[in-house]
Amino acid sequence: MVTRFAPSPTGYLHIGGARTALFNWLYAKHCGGAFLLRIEDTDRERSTEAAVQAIFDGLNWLGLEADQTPIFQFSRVERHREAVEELLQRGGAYRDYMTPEATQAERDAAKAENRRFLSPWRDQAPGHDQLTQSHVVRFKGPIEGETLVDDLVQGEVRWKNKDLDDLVIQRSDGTPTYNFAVVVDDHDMGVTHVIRGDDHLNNAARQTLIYEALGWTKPRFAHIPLIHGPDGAKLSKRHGAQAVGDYAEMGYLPEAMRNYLARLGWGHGDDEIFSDAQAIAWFDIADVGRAPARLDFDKLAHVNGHWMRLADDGRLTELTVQALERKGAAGDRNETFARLARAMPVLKDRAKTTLELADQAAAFVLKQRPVALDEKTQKVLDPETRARLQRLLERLRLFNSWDVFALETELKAFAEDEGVGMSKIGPSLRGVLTGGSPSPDLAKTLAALGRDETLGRMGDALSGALSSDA
RNA sequence: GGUCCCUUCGUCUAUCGGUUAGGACACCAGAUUUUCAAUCUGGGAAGAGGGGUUCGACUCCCCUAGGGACUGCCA
Repeated sequence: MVTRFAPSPTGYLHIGGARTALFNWLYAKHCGGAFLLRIEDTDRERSTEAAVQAIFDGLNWLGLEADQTPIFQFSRVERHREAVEELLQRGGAYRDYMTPEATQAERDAAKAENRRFLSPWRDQAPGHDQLTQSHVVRFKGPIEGETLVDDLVQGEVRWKNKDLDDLVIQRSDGTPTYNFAVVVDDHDMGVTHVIRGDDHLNNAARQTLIYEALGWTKPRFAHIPLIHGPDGAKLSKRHGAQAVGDYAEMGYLPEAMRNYLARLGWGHGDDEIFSDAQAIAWFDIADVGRAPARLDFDKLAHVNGHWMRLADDGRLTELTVQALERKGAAGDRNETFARLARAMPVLKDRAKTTLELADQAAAFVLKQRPVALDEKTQKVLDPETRARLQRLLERLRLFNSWDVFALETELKAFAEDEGVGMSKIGPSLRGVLTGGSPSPDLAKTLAALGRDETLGRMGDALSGALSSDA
């Protein structure tokens, strides 16, 4: 059992392509088969080295590793020519000497008359003077009967053969076209299941005919619906993120991406959050839906939040530092890393992306002393409150168990000793610690900042050395 | 124009002829509360329309409407 992902390197790895790759990967793993990667670079004009790299990078980030060395389609042109020759000999193809202009004219005429495009060379041997002329090779498709594709997702789909034109399989420059190269490569690579976007459903009919003409065993086809943008329209630039690399930068985790993408067009009962192992155990291509799905960033964020809470703190810290660096807000890397690492256990529960983590961190953890206090905080710091915070500061200076639970108990004890509720302490304490920004529960905020920073920030505010928003 | 595909809450989906049509995200309300979140509880929310088939259709068939893909010497 062999599946493959076969993108053309003409741009970044599209989110739709990523899901196609994921489905191929999942199904191969599910069946204990192999997942292969083939770069379809026969269009020399549009294929680029950068795009090839972008595809590799995207797949690596998503964790969808191919089980064999990737194959570059262009490196196989000799084999493709050989196959064209074989088909020619079998009488399943013919050389077409029509000029591009004449071809276009015939195509237009056929379209206008609502009939099949036919080249006069289909049933005509070339004269001696033509043999050296530039020409293409066309597939000689049947005119009668129908072609059936028994698709794993779409079911049985039929075409009347008269509606299927004789497609070019080899260009005048000797290179193979997509529909032919795909058949040859899938056959040679032993691909048993072709899982791809349903924009290829029509091609499946043409490819089926080629398999039959060559006498080769056909793979099973599975055409999965395309992914649409949040507005239901085709995915486009205006939706912002299209490349999987964009999702990495937006702060999503690859495991969350796999989880979310798997749920787009596929489901397993009421299961929403599941591991790779579960996805592999449950995934069946036959359970994939036939309607296109829209991207829902809220749900992606929710799934991502779940996986973030399970993620390793060190890893999240590194990702957050990277996000800060992209914003140019990282400061000294070592110090930033150390501060974030201490705060991470507290921060990770509150964020849905590492980008949010970075924002929260910048909002209070990473602020430099002395922290500027906002108007609201300054207002709340009347003499009585200052005196109380001063007493708290004295008390915390003598307090050594700097963990969330102990701090919480200590704060409550302090409030009790003062004979006031937490509402008399909370706003001002938070204010001097964060400058007024929202932050986690007080004990957590103290723990996240650490002892020295907490005492330092309190001292700064109470010394009265600063009072403006500088 | 032609060929082909699609259509359950706002969104992702479950249902594979008999259910009060289930879950999740989002939304609303309540609980909690020192801020903002998170969390917990509850709530509103769906079978595109019309014909059939059947004792019985979201489920099967047909038509209509609305989306989409393809229609290249691109993939």
